Amino acid sequence: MAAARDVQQVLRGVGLRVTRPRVAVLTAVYAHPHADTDTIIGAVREDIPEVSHQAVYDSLRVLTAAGLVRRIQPSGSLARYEARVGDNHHHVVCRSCGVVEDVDCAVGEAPCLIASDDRGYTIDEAEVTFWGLCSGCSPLEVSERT
Amino acid sequence: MAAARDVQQVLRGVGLRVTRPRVAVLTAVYAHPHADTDTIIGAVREDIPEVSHQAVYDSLRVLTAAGLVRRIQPSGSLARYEARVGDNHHHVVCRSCGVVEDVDCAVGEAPCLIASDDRGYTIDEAEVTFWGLCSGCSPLEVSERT
DNA sequence: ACACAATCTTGACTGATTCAAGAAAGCAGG
DNA sequence: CCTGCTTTCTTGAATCAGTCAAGATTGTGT
Repeated sequence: MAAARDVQQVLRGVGLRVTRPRVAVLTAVYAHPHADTDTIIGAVREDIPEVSHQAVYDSLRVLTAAGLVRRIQPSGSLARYEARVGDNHHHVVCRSCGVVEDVDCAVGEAPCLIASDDRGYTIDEAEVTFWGLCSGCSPLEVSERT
Repeated sequence: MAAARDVQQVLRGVGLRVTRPRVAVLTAVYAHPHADTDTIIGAVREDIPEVSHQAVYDSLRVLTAAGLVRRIQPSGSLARYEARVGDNHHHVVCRSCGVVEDVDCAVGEAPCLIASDDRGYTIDEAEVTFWGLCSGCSPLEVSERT
């Protein structure tokens, strides 16, 4: 947790100014993978109680643009952020409780970046989301909600 | 385009009442794959000028629940709907113009339903989105926006 | 054709995210 | 270390897709 220094290095490394909100936001994203914006705002406010939500939104946008965090937004959910970038992993989302977890690429390393027919697109990312029920929400037997 | 009859059959087939809005909405989704809700409302109003947006939202929800249409929502975009369901195809989204197109599953038939480690989840769907630039937006050379 | 239940209309509301203007803070040069 | 310019943050309002609710209308089985 002596990461404050590291976080500053990381920010400078991508050419961003080091500000208290940015450090706190990036730290919060590291500490709370898959957290939605509200959770991140809450976490940041434990460090800097009077940050504006605007500063958090702005920091998240900047960090996303810089490639330090990734924004994921499963259908019907709020935007969530994670700091694990560049390793092409994917997500499982529980339809019931909304929890998001990481899963490694099913196919291996890069193959899932390739569509069978790219239709002339220059593809730079493949985003895979598995939908289902987590072990906690999954009933022992498949039953409708009665 | 003599599909009005067929659409009615389809609706009845899944146990839904046949209403003008539903027929129009389903027809619109067939006619405009990947259209957002506003576009669908517009298309429906060519048939029934005075439909409420509420009826369209409601129809879309019901049709989605019945499995007749699929809702897709790429990060940062509005909800879009398509009528091609059950064949496990995926999408390419252009980061520049936002266009969505279908691509067949890169891996084959069902394999992409399987994560390398399912973490105890009961997975029922795998959603794959390829991000990139379409041929129209793709510059001949990779250049930053100056 | 009737009656019940589902569906649609109207209109207000929510809540995440964005916009805008001015104040404050970070960074580079002296 | 201090100055000045630029970026970033604060405050407060606005936007906009989507939802909620109450009452009117329509679809379906009998």
